[in-house]
Amino acid sequence: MDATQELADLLKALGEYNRLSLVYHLCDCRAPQNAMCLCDCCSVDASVTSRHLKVLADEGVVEVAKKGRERIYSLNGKEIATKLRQLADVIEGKRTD
Amino acid sequence: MDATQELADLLKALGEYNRLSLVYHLCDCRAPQNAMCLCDCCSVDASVTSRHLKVLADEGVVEVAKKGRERIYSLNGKEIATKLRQLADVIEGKRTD
DNA sequence: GACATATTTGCACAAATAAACAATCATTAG
DNA sequence: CTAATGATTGTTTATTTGTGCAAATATGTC
Repeated sequence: MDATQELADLLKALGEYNRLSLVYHLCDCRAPQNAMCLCDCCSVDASVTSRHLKVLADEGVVEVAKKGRERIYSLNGKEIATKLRQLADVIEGKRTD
Repeated sequence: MDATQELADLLKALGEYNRLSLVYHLCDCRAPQNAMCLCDCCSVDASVTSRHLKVLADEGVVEVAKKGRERIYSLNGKEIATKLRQLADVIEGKRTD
């Protein structure tokens, strides 16, 4: 897939209130969290949170690990931060790519 | 409005293929462009480009200047880059805010 | 004024999206 | 095995979004 499309998809995944809240929550906790814990930070149904987490996982924003019946989500911080900084550099004219 | 919501809106504005292409195009040109020129980088109707540019303008990604019957769009590079880097820092755990 | 050019707006429509709720699957506890 | 818990999936509904085309607006040129 097109690199522009891939980046657009990542930004779109982050560009929704509840999903961005989930990301922030994972930042605050500074530790992986299970889905139900993350659920608390959004005032939506657990099923909705589950789907939002799936979107984030599909875009590589978070990673999932199975632990018994729980799913532990952790932030893919370094990778996402790098992509955001690359975009920032391009937008600011520091890069040509 | 909520700061999280504002950032989500910005990311959403950038998170669409044609809009991100417009931003890239403005980076490449390294100079303000009128709408018709920008139009060429997207294979969509001029009216569609016009609407996309409006979304970007509403989010402060681009600024508009009237010049005769043309509208000259310029990238708000520094400001957007800063916001992206701040998010990158939060995601990477370098900031608490 | 008449006409051309640049851009936006109104309208219609299909596709995507977010949400709730019920039902289901998976795993652990008793 | 049965019940309870964590999480996902199916379904439906309402809303938003991206798009094209025609019409309208704004400005410049002859």
